[in-house]
Amino acid sequence: MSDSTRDRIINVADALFYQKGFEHTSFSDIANSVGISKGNFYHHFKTKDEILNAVIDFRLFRTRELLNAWHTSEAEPDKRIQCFIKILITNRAKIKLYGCPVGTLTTELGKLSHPLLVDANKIFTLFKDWLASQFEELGKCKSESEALAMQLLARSQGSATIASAFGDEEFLYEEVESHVRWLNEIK
Amino acid sequence: MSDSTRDRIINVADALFYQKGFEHTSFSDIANSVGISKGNFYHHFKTKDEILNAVIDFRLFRTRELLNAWHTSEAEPDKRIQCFIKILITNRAKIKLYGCPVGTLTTELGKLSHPLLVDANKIFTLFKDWLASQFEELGKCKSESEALAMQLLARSQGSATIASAFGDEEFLYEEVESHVRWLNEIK
DNA sequence: AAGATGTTAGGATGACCGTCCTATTTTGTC
DNA sequence: GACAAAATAGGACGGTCATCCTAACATCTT
Repeated sequence: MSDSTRDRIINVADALFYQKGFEHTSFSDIANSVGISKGNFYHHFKTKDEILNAVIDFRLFRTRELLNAWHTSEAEPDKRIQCFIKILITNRAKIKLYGCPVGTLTTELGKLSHPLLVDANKIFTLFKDWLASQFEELGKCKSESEALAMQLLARSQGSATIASAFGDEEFLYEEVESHVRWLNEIK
Repeated sequence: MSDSTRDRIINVADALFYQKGFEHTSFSDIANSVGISKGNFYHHFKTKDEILNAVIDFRLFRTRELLNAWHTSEAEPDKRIQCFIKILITNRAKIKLYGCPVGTLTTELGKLSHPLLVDANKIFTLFKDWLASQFEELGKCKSESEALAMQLLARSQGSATIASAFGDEEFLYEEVESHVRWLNEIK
């Protein structure tokens, strides 16, 4: 991502939406954090939904890149699934503070009945479909692969929520161990 | 709970905080929904934090009642744990729409850096300690019981979040089945 | 019945927010 | 270098919100 003003806005908004939530983040918050005026901000994004839309697109892009990276760095599907499981550890510090960026955004947009909820959910679907395809490569049938992908998504979500609620980073390590054991049992 | 104005306010606020989130619910929202004036509302609760505090206390009270009910209706600790597991089914319709009331509130208050986050987390602790004591009755040592309680909390949280994100009520049934199987394996 | 206390209504206030507008500066093009 | 286009600044606007105030009404006590 370049350092154009537009991209800097998206980067800052991405972080603030994660840390403070979408509704609790104001235009001024973002503009101040980027170091630009409100007028300049408005030149790039006319409405709050526009910036939210850009952030979601950015997250979708980053997620695809992440999945591609795992796909090329790991040859075996179970190793790839382990990459997913271990993001809880990679991002443990932020998860402890702010929970899972995907889960917390979709939950908030759901309560706001926000029209862009549909798009935010695409990030979940991206992970789900990718996980399902890995389980298929492991030899599972299509329907079971779907179910296993949903299960693993749910487990990761729960680990993040509870680690955040109890401010317990260590819990994430225990959960990752448990998820890896689960993976080894079913494969 | 009686039908005094104060109690009616708490009931409505409880529901609205769950459905729309704390920040997205205004004084007017609550007053209108109860059918009283803003001035009347103010007579009972001076600040938004005061009503949030009352709602949290109410939820703590209701949670204690729920746990006591399970304690008296079920003689065996594993049956009691099953009661906890099955709230996902009991509340499936609302969970699909709004997620878990405990998890979504603590997540939101966390992002707001709200001083009452500490109190909201007590609801989680209530469930955790109660679950841990049930696992102890099952014969587990104290530290393992704590760990199992956290695991089960996390699993339930994850199931609720994913069911809500995908609008998938059926998923809750599959998850409850899976959690019950897990319980039977470890006991 | 009368005064005191609790309850309700409805509007005022000041702050903040999303949005919009205008003027100025910078950048790019020929 | 001149001109168009893009970028930036800063403030205006209408709305909503939490909070507060005052007055009217109801209930209770004696």
